[in-house]
Amino acid sequence: MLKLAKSLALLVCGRERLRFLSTSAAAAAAAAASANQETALNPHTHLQYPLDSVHAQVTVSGLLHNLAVANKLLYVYAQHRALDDAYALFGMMEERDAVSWSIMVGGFAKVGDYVYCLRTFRKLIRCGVKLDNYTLPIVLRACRDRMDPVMGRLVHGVVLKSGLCLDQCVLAALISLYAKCRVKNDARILFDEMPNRDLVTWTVMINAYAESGNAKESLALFDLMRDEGLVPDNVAMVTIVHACAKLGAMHKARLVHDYISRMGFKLDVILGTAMIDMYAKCGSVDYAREIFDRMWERNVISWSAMIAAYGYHGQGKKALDLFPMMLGSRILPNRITFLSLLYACSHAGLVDMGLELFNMMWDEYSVKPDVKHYTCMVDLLGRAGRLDEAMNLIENMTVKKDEGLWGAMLGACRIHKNIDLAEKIANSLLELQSQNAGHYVLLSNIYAKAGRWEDVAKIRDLITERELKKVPGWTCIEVENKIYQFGVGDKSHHLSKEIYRLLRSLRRKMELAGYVPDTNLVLHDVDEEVKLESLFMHSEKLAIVFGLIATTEGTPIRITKNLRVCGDCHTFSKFVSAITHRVIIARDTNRFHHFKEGVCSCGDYW
DNA sequence: CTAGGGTTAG
Repeated sequence: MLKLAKSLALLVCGRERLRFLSTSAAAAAAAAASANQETALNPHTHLQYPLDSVHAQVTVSGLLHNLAVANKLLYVYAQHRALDDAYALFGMMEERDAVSWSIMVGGFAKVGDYVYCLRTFRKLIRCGVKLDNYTLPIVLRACRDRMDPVMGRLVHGVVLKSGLCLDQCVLAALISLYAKCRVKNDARILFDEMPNRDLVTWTVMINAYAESGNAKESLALFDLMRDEGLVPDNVAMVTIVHACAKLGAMHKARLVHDYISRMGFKLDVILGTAMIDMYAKCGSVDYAREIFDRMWERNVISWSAMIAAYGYHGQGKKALDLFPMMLGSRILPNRITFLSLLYACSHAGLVDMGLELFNMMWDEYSVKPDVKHYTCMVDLLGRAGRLDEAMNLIENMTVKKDEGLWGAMLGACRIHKNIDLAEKIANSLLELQSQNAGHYVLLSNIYAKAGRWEDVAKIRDLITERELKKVPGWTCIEVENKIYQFGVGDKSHHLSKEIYRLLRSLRRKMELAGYVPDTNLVLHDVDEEVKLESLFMHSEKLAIVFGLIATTEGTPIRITKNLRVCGDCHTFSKFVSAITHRVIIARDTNRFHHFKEGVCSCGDYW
């Protein structure tokens, strides 16, 4: 290496030698950089000896006058995140072309310095450099990662005015930007107008649908893409696997897995991790674990995904067992790993283990707990009835408190019927201008129980004043490869009559067995009779009963998604599984419940 | 010489 650098300096800048030099200088620089990766990969250290020496030699021999050499060196600095050095070099260059600018813009984007990335782009325009299809994708991506559709649109406008003929890369970047920033229509219009869409463009669009909650459409688009003769690659498969995870449809998951095996896709870290997540979210931790065991390379994300999977399936012990194994394979935990571990503790009721981990994360792994970690702890302590400790934690924390944190505390108060504390908490929530109508309903019920009718009225006024609407709950269920969605009081299903008939008879049986309905979360401004009726129209109950009707004995009833789960439905599920001997696998927003013969594997822990 | 799509948590 040193030899090469020395020989560079010895060479005189003969015109005929320049071409040779530009490539060998580049090669030398690249070799130097890779020889010194430890330093090079740290964005905040300057590149030390080898690369600097190349730079010095190149400067001495006057080679920086050659644009191609300078650009190449610039690129090597940028690639290795040595932006200070790159910037210095950029400033020293006598001549800069579109490539030089592009490298700088890309360099800033690479280290995540979007402010400088965009600033450099603006300067580029002001300097009259002609826009090209290389710089634009970088800038658009920066806008996307900053979730800045306004800037993105601005850039889009500039591009249109420049009259540049956009290629696949720019269009894909634009679509990705609009899709991620929830301007989905614009994304779709661009997509539809594209003359020949390649794999990347399709992948972006498929991902856009999955991300915006329309996983069904995303899978349909995948089939359409294959109809057009495009062959998916690993990245495309990851998005499809991700879509299946979002959908929670086990049947689809199996099909996709089958396709992956048949086509011989390599189970790389990302695809493997996505598959772990997919199986876990489709209700089978065991399949998830199978994938996990088969992967030959695992990163923090893979481990965290597996830990989280055990966590929301209520198998806290198995989740915790993975932690030492992970450390054993020399993978360091991050904040999400700890979040998953704490969730696992919370879902399984492992209070002391949770406390231990919580203390450990900062002391031993320098991972600073944020609100989410605190929320987990509050949930964990709160459910266990240790309200004082939970409150203590809240009062002594230094990070900013948010709605979710108070919500967890309020939930704990509700479980343990601590009305005084609940009122205090609820007021903190109201001060935060909470948009969650559930909190208001809860507070109103607390007042109603205490007979404080004036306060009940006040809360109701507040709900109208702040224009809060209770988001209607809905539930998805998978039956024979199809996903059905039910809303509250849904009567649109063709088996509706039967569903309601069976529901009525189940309710009678439950009441005979001594069931007392839990109307706690229904607003107290309607009379008792109406409240009961509305309770028996909850989407979860409709979905489960539909599952009973539409599937055969032996197949599990799969609730793939459930928004705004209520405790009474939990009781209902247990009852149904007890008298029908059917397994109900239910997924609410962040946990699974396997009801078997009336027992719930997540414990009766909520 | 420089460019677009992918995994955990919320």
